[in-house]
Amino acid sequence: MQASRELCTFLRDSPWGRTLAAADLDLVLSSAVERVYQTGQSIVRTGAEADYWVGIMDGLAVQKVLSESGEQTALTAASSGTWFGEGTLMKHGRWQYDAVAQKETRVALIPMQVFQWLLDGSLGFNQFVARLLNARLGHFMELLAIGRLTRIDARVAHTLASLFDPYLYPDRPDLLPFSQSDIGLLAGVSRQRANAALKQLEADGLIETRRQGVRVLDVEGLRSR
DNA sequence: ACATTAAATTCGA
DNA sequence: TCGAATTTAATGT
Repeated sequence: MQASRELCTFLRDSPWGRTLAAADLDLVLSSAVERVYQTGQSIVRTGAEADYWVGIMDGLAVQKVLSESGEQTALTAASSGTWFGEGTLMKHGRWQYDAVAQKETRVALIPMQVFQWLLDGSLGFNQFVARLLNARLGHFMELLAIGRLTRIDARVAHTLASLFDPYLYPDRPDLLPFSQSDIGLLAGVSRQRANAALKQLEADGLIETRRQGVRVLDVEGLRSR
């Protein structure tokens, strides 16, 4: 099946796509699949074999883990331009989390064999993946540090700032489309407490809250909380 | 936990 | 197809 025009453009203009040799790019374009998920649908499921590398074309997905008692917590989010799954693919493993669409989300899927082929043969692709892994490592180290902050406002502030990492979220929208309960999930605090923290951060001029969204005005201000 | 308000959906013209 | 009415979801306290 031939990829749609939009999908081709997305792949060709992606930071790694533009480094590829013509033959490799052709392989990517002819093997990539585009898929649309509705709100609440899972793009990947815990325990399933990972056989695709996933890029968000449009929309938003949150990566969640479920505890045995059925409680869930969100690890991180992926918005348009974000690629994920490389770690699991390189291990030939199973997904360790669910990636759930938070709104209608369009994704590009690169088959594992093609991912592997690029990893084996393309320097540019390797450089992209190395940087991505490094950015993610930094991201999770930051999350670990955030988890140890006792002040709830600071936790929420850092969580919001982490969603603004330019490498992990290339096309970060200025309005993060998260409800207050989503932010609670991501920051590991209750919805009520997230509400109070957001009000405080807004009063300090660091963010602007909307229904269903938060606009970040001062990332550095959030980080220095 | 409850009251309020905004958004989404249904229904009647 | 428009807008009022009703339901549902997010927010504020």
